Amino acid sequence: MPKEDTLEKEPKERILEAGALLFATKGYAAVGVREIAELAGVNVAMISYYFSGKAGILKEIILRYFDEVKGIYDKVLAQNIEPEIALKTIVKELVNLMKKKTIFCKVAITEMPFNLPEFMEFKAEVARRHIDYIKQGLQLIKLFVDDNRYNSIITPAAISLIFSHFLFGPFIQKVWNVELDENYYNLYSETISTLLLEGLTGLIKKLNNKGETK
Amino acid sequence: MPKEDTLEKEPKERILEAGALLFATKGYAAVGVREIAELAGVNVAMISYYFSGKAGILKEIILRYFDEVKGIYDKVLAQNIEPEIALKTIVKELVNLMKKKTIFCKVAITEMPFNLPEFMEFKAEVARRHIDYIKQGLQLIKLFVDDNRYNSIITPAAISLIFSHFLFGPFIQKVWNVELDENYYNLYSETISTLLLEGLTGLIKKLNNKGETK
DNA sequence: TTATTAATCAAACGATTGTTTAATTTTTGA
DNA sequence: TCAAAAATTAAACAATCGTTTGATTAATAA
Repeated sequence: MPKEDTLEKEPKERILEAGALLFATKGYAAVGVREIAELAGVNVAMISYYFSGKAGILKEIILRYFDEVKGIYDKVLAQNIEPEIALKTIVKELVNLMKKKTIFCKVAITEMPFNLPEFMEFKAEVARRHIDYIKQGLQLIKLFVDDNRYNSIITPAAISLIFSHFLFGPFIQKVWNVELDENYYNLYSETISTLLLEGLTGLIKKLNNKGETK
Repeated sequence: MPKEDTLEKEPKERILEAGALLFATKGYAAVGVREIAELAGVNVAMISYYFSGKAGILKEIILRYFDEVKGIYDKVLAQNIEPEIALKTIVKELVNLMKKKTIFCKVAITEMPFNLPEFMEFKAEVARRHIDYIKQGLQLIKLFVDDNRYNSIITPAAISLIFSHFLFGPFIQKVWNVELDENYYNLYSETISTLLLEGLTGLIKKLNNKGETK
């Protein structure tokens, strides 16, 4: 019987999913390897066997997430479409990604135990990559402000804006009691796109006016 | 000799500050009580003595932060000033608060170990309070969209936007190499205000147009 | 079929977790 | 000055931490 026929996924994948779920809800440091193993239905030793330790699970999650993000940027920016539509498309694709793999994305974005020395350079590399995508994107869609200080403000602002719904997590449901169906996420990506687009164009207009009157 | 004369602060306050610093850099779950005690220069038992446990430190931090935020909202909204200026003022005051008490704010905003049962209701209460302020604020400054679904998108978006700089933490310095002086934070609150204001007015305008043409 | 490799397991490793205890010192107020 | 209260301490608590070991089972290939 080939493994593809079994309903259950491979142990390695089950560990990864269990880890993601637990990291997302309790935070990386608060989760024990035994808890992960139990949820994944495997022996504790399997974690070290497949991921060479607890930290390996998180690394894998982050790497996979950034691969997906890179795919989105590459795809949209290769089309060379109108700035506004490109931005909207990127936001929509990112939201789709998060909707489809909420837990993985949440962990990859929020869980970064930078205190662990081994994670320091790993995180720096991965963060720079992500930010480079954003920079490329904003440049291509002509919403790029060529100023290091502004970029250090705008880029985190844009990321936070796009991911705000997922940063708040289960709160959203609990506080506003909205139904998180497909319509909702369409409305979400529409609204966030508008906020970001109007905000950025407004900011750039203001900066240009300032430059003229000076 | 009265205690006010001693240069060192009270042990309780030292514990609180050490806890905040460590929570901010390593995350709540990753910090041990012995590490906090050592940094604070007190015995481990003092933590349970003053805060009845590690969680008590975090609770105190969060409570103090929300008191400050409440103070800002109450002060600004009582003035009954122009919507745009009110928004700008609130953003500026919030940024000032974060600049002045960066570590406390970061911990209060990001560290919420909701998995701990004892924190569940505490967090719910505190979150609702914060969101109520924002709602009041947006209503008063006429940038409020009276739709539950939109609110569940806009409110987290606004909060994420305002706090984006601190959500990214030490990254900002490392990636963009900017100097985080007073000028920088002025530029930050100016830029975030503009993004938020232009984004919200743009969104509302779009919503009104949609309503007309329908 | 058999030798080899991969996968899985229970058990134990030492280290560290948050909290409590009981004794001791310091401060306070009468 | 002296008893009561508050503050602080070292030590020990049981529980859990992530990882490793060595044996056992399953899969693979010759």
